[in-house]
Amino acid sequence: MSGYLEKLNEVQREAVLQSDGAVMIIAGAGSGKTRVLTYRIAHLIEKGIDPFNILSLTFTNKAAREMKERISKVVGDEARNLWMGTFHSVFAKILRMEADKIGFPTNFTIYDSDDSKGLIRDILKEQGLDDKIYKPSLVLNRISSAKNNLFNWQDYKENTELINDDQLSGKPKLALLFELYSKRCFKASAMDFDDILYYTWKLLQEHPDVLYKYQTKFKYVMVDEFQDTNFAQYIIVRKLAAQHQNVCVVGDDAQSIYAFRGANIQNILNFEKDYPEIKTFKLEQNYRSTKMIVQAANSVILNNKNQLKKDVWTDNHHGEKIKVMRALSDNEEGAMVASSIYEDKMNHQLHNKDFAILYRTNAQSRSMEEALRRLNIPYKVYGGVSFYNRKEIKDLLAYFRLAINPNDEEAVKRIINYPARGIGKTTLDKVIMTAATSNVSPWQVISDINQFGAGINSGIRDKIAEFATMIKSWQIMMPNQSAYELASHIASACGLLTELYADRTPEGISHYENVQELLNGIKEFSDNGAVPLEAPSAEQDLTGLRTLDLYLQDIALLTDADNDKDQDNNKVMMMTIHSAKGLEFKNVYVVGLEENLFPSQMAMQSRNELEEERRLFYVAITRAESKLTLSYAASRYRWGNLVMCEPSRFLDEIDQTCLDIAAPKEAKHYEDDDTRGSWGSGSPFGGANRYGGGSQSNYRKPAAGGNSSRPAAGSTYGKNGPARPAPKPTSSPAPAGFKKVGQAQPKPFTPAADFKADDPSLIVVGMQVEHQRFGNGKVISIEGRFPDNKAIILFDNDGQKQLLLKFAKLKIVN
DNA sequence: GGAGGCCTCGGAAGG
DNA sequence: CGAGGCCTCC
Repeated sequence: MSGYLEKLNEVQREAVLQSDGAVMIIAGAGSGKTRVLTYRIAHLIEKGIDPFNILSLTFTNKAAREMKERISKVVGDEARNLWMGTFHSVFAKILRMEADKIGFPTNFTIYDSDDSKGLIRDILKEQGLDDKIYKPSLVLNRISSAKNNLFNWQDYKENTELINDDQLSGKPKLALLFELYSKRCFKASAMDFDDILYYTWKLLQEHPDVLYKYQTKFKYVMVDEFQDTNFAQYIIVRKLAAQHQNVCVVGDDAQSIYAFRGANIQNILNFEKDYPEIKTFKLEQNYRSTKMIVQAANSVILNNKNQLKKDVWTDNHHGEKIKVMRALSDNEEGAMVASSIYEDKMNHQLHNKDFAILYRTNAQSRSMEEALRRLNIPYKVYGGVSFYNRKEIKDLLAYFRLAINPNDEEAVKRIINYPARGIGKTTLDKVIMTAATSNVSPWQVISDINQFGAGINSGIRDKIAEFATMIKSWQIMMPNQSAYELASHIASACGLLTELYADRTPEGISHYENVQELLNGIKEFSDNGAVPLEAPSAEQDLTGLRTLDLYLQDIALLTDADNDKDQDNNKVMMMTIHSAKGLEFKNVYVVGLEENLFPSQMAMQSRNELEEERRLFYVAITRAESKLTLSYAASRYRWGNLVMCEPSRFLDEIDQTCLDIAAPKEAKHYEDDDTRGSWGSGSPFGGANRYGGGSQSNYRKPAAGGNSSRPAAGSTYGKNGPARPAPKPTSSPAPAGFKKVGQAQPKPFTPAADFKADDPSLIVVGMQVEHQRFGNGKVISIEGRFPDNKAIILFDNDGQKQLLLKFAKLKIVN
């Protein structure tokens, strides 16, 4: 591993070699941050530090995994012993080991935000509170902010500022809800995501022996993406590092885009105060982008008042100017982006994966997808419904959860009557009420239903008893069966597989297949004994069984990004700017640069929020290596209404010498637009049509000062302004002229396959079509609406099939 | 207990 | 517009 120091520039090298004491690395976009972190850890290990004594915290599993891989490449197998993972996974690991000290069982459940909201809904009902005033998401936000500032429900109740705040906002019961919620979670042996942080802090705070143990263990502590930490995370890091004081944080204030969920940039400033001896390194040389792109990014971020001084520069090529494209509509914007990608691919021998389309909101992907499909350009949309968020997956996981921790109330509610077994809503309500009045968990009522009675007639009591027996039998099997054996047994025994198999619609089949996919993943886990990412642990050394409870612990903190099974990665990448953070692409399109969209309408309330949007734009720009294109539309559909848009202020903020605005092709569109004066009133982009203007008057300032101050996320906003005019153009908003460009393109771009599917939207009833597997057939009927429409097709050999058009890959024969 | 109609509301997203 | 929660009706 020698020689790696030569791969670093001077500042990078200094940052790597400064292994002791408090270190802060401010890493500009594309400045080789990961390389520095990797070599820094490698350097520690080379110096003789035991990997078991190094803790490295990240925000995503993906980041942790990649870092660990890269370190392995430098230091080899030793990297396995690093404590490296997300805050939540590392802390959950510690909490399970020390669970008894805070009164939880080792097998506590981790509630996801759906579980949390479900519980809040129940509590609201029980308290007879209006869920329009106490919106579950708002209540949860409030509780979450409190915990992220290390307030438990008692602290909350005693804090006059918080209580007054709630009184004034007409929600005096929030403190009570916090209390009930916390107690219910505890009774269910469940923690939500914020509890993982809160209880870790509490554990370290109230148990000096435990604190001492981990302080001694973690001789070196590192935190990536430090600008994204919240108060609780910051305090825990400081506590853990208090003994050795070797703490290194890496971040970039210019890329802080998660303040809306509690991240606190102030942590960077506090850090300098807390560690007066701190050594700060600024990585300012950008290795990623052209001079043009770096210059543009710098000019944008200059508009922010709150930032650390930084001078990002690059030795890279000058590069081309940043192209700005204007479209009349969102559909046209998609078409322009798609054909621009098409041309670049042809002219510069680029691959699909060299392109990324970045947007502010997920909803913007639709027009892009349609346009790319039209040109047969393969793409992949990141985000959307995660695998683990699918109903059928959550249902099965709920059964697993119950087998591990039957007190898990949310899991009980989810599946006690799914598949149907005659235990209805009324019965469930009675069970939950009885549990509440007897101060036990619903499971305790269920498992002893004959004693509790709960006003339930004996027929249904038998059914409940049967359910309880089933769960108990799994508990007994748990330690003696592999995760896969037990999981597949449960999937059959609970009736879920039968239920799903019975549904032969395309959706039903995909539900069934998803469950099978989950079981496959569990098989893999059982067979390979996948090593937990975050830390070396006792279990992995046991040659014994990989049981289901271990599996569930492993996946409780995983997300969709960690379950990407798609092997074909040569596709145009489409994602929100948030999820693009940390990634880089040769050619980047940032679309939808319009006021009220980007910057978001909801961010216009305060300078802080606007500055966060601007940082988001900065992140978007700095994803590009060689070519950047920005686009906006003059109108777009939003929630079913056509709204007029004006160009984003961000376009004005970029150093205009970097921009290439008036492409000849667009000139025509400008003319077109001028002829459509009827769309707007007066000026082409008159403010009259801006959606959601109006009433922002009840924006409430966050409470001032103290740890208790929270981001404005918890504030109430007015509903949308006055009813918005929805001027419908008489014809399709996409000018016909442009469509021709798209249609004139040949369609040769399905890579290396003889079989070329046609655009599914072209398929109509009566057509002869060809399917790769089923052969020739005739379209009998089409139902549903694009893109979720299904066709019934009578195949010559295989008979009648119902196919979802977007998946079916049909070729039109005539 | 399930299907279907009504109402509401909408942002970005890590664990 | 469309997803999700809730209510009603069978």
